[in-house]
Amino acid sequence: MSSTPARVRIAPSPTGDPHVGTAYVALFNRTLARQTGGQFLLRIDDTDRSRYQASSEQKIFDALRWLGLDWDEGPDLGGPCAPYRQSERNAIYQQKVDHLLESGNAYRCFCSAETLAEVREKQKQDKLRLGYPGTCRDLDAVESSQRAAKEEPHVIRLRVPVEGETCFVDQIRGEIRIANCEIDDQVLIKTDGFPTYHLANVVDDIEFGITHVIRAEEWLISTPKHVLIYQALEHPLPGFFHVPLLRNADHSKISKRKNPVSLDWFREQGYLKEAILNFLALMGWSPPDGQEVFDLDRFQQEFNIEKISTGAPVFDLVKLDWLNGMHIRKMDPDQLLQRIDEEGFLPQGVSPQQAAAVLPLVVERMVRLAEFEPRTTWFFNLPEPPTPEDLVPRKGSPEQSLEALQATSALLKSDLPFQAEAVNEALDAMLAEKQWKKPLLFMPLRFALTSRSDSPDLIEVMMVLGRDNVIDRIDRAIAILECST
RNA sequence: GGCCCCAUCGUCUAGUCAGGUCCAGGACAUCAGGUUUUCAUCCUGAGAACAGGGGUUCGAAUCCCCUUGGGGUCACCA
Repeated sequence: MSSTPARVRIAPSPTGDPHVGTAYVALFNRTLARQTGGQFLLRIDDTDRSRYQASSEQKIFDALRWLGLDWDEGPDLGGPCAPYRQSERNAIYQQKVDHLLESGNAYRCFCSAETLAEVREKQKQDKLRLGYPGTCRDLDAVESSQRAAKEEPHVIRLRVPVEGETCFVDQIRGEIRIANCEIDDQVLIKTDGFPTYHLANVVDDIEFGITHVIRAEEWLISTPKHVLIYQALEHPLPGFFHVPLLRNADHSKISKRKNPVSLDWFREQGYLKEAILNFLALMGWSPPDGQEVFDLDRFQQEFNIEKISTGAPVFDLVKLDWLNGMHIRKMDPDQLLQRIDEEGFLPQGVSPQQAAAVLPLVVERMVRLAEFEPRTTWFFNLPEPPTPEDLVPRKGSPEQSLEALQATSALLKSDLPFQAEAVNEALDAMLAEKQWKKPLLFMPLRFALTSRSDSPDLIEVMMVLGRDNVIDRIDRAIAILECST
């Protein structure tokens, strides 16, 4: 495990709902920072003004904090490198790009976006390599300055060497080499004066003292451009770690068309943050001891960034469901109840005290917190009455169900103590005496009490409902059967 | 299409860097049993993979090459 403090960052773009991929990358970044006693920074990458959504930034903060992936420096927290919003750092990019212009590592390009689009079309038709044709690359310096002074619209491009190759080491994949002729003269500053990701990202990583760049694999191919910018700025390279991209079932890059990707969605469904983090950690990494259910603390102890696998993990909700159930059952009852409350899954008008009574009966059955309400409505409200068909089990008959329910009703109306053990024994005795099979009594009883085909243990259901309710519901079922025969 | 990355059960993966202990281990899912008043939990068991072909080697899932397949990327988006 690395012992030098890592300064790492994530740089989400405020263009929509908080993305599960952001949490995935944040998890690895933050964990490395915590392991090494370094810092985890949050930088808002809002240089694309056309896709910018004002509400998005706060949603990203909220989602990440909800997951427990808190940061040490960021737009809302401030820090020694403020500001942490790229749109507020334009002066710095300008200054750096002037430097690049002077050193000849960058040049102005006056080609219009339309012209370039046409060129690209032509290249596509002729099956040529797609890329900038280099029109303005060798423009006279004086002319270039004059045209810029006259405010002629232009972008600033990186001057990529024509020959040679650029290489770097990805700490997960090994050495990557790419011929420079394959690298386009990347736009550094757009016509609107804002930097592109490539420039802003490198300048900020240098300014922020970032030591490890941990990001998604989709950036791997543009890393040589970044390397060239680092070199032009005469700054040593950080460590690069490209983690695999989360995938749809068809193995394409995860997308909202084919998968739920909004962290808000997972929260609304009642997924626990513990389960989400656990699941994400398992995408590309596996615990040395094989124990797959774990929390953030243990992940921090065991995780090794260099052991992330290179394969492409399919995002499979089925396993998340299993993990969610495991974490629900691992949590202590008070904590779970509090969580259900906090996350807004307590049914309308129900107090935590009331919920505490039924919770133990349904924990073993809950996969997502949102199931709490449907699984417990029978307790908080009188359910819709069961149908006569509901009350007759497959191998039973209306007469048998009626007799069983009537006998149970009578038993409960007697002076029998209304306690789990006593009721259980009395029902067993009744079953034995009448020589009835258990399901013939319990299935009608289940529907009488809960109006569902699946429910918790019926003795427990009765105890929690109370004698009067139980008798009322059984009698209601008796009436239904009597009417139908 | 060019370039780059990747390749073990349906899915997540261990094993690959330091070749033999792997006729490949675990987990989810599936199926079959057990416990049981239903569902679930829990327990037991089963089926299920080294993409293909060449090398190197006494020996290859592990190293090399080719093929195939998948993905990413080729924006004045990130």
